[in-house]
Amino acid sequence: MKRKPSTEATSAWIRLMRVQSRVLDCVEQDLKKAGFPPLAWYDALLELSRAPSGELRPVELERQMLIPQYSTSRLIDRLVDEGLACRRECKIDKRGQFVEITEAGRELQKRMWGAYSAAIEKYVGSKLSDADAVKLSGLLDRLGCSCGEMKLPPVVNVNETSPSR
Amino acid sequence: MKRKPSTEATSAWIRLMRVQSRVLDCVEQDLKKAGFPPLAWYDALLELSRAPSGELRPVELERQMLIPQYSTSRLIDRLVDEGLACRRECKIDKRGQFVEITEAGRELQKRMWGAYSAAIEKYVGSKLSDADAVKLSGLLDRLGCSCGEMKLPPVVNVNETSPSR
DNA sequence: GCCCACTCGATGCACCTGCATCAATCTTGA
DNA sequence: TCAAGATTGATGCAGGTGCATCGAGTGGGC
Repeated sequence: MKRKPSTEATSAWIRLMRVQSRVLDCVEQDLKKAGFPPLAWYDALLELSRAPSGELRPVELERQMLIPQYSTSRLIDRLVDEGLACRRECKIDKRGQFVEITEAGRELQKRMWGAYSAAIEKYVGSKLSDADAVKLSGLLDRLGCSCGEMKLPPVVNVNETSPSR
Repeated sequence: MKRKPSTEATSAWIRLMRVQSRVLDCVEQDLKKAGFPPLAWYDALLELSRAPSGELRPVELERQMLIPQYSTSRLIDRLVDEGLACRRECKIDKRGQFVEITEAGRELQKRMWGAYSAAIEKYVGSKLSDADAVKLSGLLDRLGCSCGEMKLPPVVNVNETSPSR
């Protein structure tokens, strides 16, 4: 136990940290420059828009997005403040509620996807062949799985209009 | 222009985001559980300890760590508050200053490396063969370079005691 | 039916970040 | 030599995040 990491592993670690923060930064900047809210909003709107009848329990959203409970709670606050979603009471479980996406929310999600997808292409797609992208995904998956539990959608499962981080 | 990203690229993007946040989280948690401060402190202490006579201009530190100026400024505040570094005046340029690591700082850096390297091994090293780690580094480098400017140390250049993200 | 343990979601607090801006100082160029 | 502009580092403000905790509500065992 407590073996030291190889130079190769350490180097991969460093790159993983630097590259993702770099790339994420670039994408977020592009979105911001286009006048859009942060990516987290997109992710939430996407999950909601995908849900049957456009509504989810906060708990569900939390599990989909892999973010902590309080974070979900406040994200919903902001979406509601901006009229992108609304809270609806949950008759079956009075502790809970439903969050429903509004028309404005659906519309924003679609508009954001335009800028978002362009950014992905610019910062990822154009740098890597499809084959290399698959290799990269595969290697990353090996890291992700079982550090805690990690549920990633299978590589295939990303439809025309929508990734969610 | 504005080509849409392929499914493969999008999928790689998603994994890059999820996996690094997962892995970073795990590593930070391990450090915290061992009673250590955040990784950013380690990175700063490492840069300082590597510098000739253990001191750097804040501007240098900022460039090494690739973080914004105000962020450096406040990080230094915290290090100084904890007695891990101290500010020294800069005779040649009175606007500036030098930040010098203290003995306590050097010592903490070394102790942190114990926990840090163990975490890297646990969450990265043990999941990937060295060959795969190299492949991963290579693919990541292709993304990193030229999204803005990006200076990554070459794969080899990581010494016995020290990665810096 | 009742109690206890659990789940759901909100919130106060501390801290951290990004942004804009400031004052001090240095450099340049006429 | 001196004014204009650039560079260095700090800071007020707004917002985001983690942590602990809370109150409301649910459900299982007795």
